[in-house]
Amino acid sequence: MNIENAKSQMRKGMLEYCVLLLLKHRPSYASDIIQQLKAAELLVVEGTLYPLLTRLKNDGLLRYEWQESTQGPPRKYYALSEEGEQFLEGLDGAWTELANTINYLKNIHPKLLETK
Amino acid sequence: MNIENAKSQMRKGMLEYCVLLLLKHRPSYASDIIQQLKAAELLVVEGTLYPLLTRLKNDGLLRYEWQESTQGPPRKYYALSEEGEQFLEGLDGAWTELANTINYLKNIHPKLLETK
DNA sequence: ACTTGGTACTTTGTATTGCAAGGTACTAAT
DNA sequence: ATTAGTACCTTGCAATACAAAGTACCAAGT
Repeated sequence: MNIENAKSQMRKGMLEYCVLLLLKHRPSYASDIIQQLKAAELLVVEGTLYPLLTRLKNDGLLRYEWQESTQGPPRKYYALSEEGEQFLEGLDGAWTELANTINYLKNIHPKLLETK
Repeated sequence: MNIENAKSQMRKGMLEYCVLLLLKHRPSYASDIIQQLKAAELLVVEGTLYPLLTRLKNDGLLRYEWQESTQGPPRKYYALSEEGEQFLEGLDGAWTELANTINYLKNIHPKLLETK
């Protein structure tokens, strides 16, 4: 068991949330998203992101349009659909709940910890 | 796509962290853990928890001992091992990082949101 | 024209893990 | 003996992160 695997597991599900947050901010294409997430210290690879984007699109949460690039092949710019915005609000709620739960669990035993 | 599935995905990996947090607080047996997590608004079922506990034990992060119960069959009380405590510290770091990332992503576009 | 390098999108196979459902076993009360 | 309550365990399935390999477009150099 290593900590890297645990981190990877933690990212599961969060990635979807993070990508939607980014796209709410600004429509982007895959490689761009990867760069932005890296800037936020969240490492994602292509093999993870492309299937995720396709899934979100098939679920009606995203739409995309091709745009020419001045250098290189055209890019698929993804953006949130109406439904995607609503879904994101649901995820905001889920995130808040989860964060509250963890903070609660972290703080039920402060005295025991301070002795360390 | 429904929000329940998304929530479930968010819990992935977090569960491991939550269980270790609980066990650091106090050694517990499975049904007890489920009750405590329910109190923290995190719903977990047996089919999820038992394999998780077994895995953590096999990885050397937990140990357990049987204890008689005044009512019903004996209980398997799990507690953190030395290694488990170290691992938990690693998870604390991972959680903090992840929470920072999400908060960062949530706050890169406050102006756009306020117009809603 | 052809090759090379850069960028971008896609697919396949594998491992992990949450969960529903069903099963086993011990205890105590009827 | 039977039933109810508690506790532990296993099997099969679905979702998904990731590594790795593949496809395609474009521009610059030869």
